[in-house]
Parts: sequence; structure tokens; C-alpha cells
Amino acid sequence: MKRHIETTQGLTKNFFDRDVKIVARDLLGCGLCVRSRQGQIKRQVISETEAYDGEKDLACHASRGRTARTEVMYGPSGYCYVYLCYGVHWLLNVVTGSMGYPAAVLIRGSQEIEGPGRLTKSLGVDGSFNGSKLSKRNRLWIEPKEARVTHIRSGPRVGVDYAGEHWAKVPYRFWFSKG
DNA sequence: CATTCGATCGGG
DNA sequence: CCGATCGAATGA
Repeated sequence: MKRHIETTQGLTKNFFDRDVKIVARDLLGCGLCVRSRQGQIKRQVISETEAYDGEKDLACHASRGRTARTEVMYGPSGYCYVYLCYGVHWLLNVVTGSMGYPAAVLIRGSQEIEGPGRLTKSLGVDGSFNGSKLSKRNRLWIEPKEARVTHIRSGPRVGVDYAGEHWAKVPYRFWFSKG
């Protein structure tokens, strides 16, 4: 009998408790869901992600150590790291891996909406979700992919040219196309 | 304090 | 191509 727990509670800790690159790939095709206070549910199929992998990763916010902002990334996996970018856009990340190891996946886009800032705006995700656990109870969760995602591509992350020769070019950006 | 600079977006 | 816009990080 197929367990019903995944579709009722969304992805759980064992999913996020893995290497951030694996999680970033595996999130492609999954459903990012938000329930408004009025009870309306919006669902977007994740189509593009980026992995930020620990203090050694010069593009990762945690590369400058533990601060009030990066604290969430050091905590347990499955929690949201939401921060304001360029003073305008809220960007949504999901903490992954072991407790104490700062890593997170940036959700960059869905099949309908391209762009990390546009996606959060459309879903109504803002800083108030920072530090919250992904769960239906907290109005933000991710459902497992329904179909197998093929044609996964990878390449350098966006906007991290400052991160040095290696980390600026490492292929930690993942996306898939319908082709 | 003062200054710099982004994991971006939309408009011209 | 460029300006908007603001908080985190850095340095004096």
C-alpha cells in the first residue's frame, strides 16, 4: 500500500537531510505549495534550483561565517532561509544536510514563473517565512514530484562572479526543460 | 559610523 | 543597458 504521508505532509526531513547538490537536483519537478491565510493553495512545479554548499563555498552566504542572517543554514534541514536581495526581492532557500553544516538550495523558478524574486512575489513568500519549518501547518511546504523528470541540465550559478575561479563556475545550478 | 555591494527585476 | 532600493558585511 502506498504511503499517504508524503502527499499530506509534503517532503519530510529525510529528503532534505542529504547533500545539497543531490537535494537541488531532486527538487526539480516537486511542487512548491503555499496556503494563504484565507485558505487558498498555490502550487508551482520547481524547474530551477541552485546549491550553496558550506563555508568553503565562496558564493554561499555562510562563507563569511555564522551570523544572525546565516544562522538558519546551520540549523536542521527542511527549514526556510528567506532573505532580501538587492533591497527588493525575497529569495527562498531550503536548508539541507546535517545539523551544523550550512547549506541550502535556492529555488530559482517554476514551470510557470521564471526568476527567484518573481516566484516568491507570486506565491506571497516573504521574510516572515524565514526560519520556519517546511510544513503544511506553517503554510509553506513541498510536495514530491509526480512524474520522473528527464533532461536535467546543470551549469554555473547566476550572479556569483565574485566567488573566485572555482566557485563562480562550479555547476551547482540545475534546471530541466520540457524538450 | 560610512561605505560598499549584492543568490534581481523591470523598464527604456 | 541601467536605475531602484536596503540590509548585511566590512573597515575606519
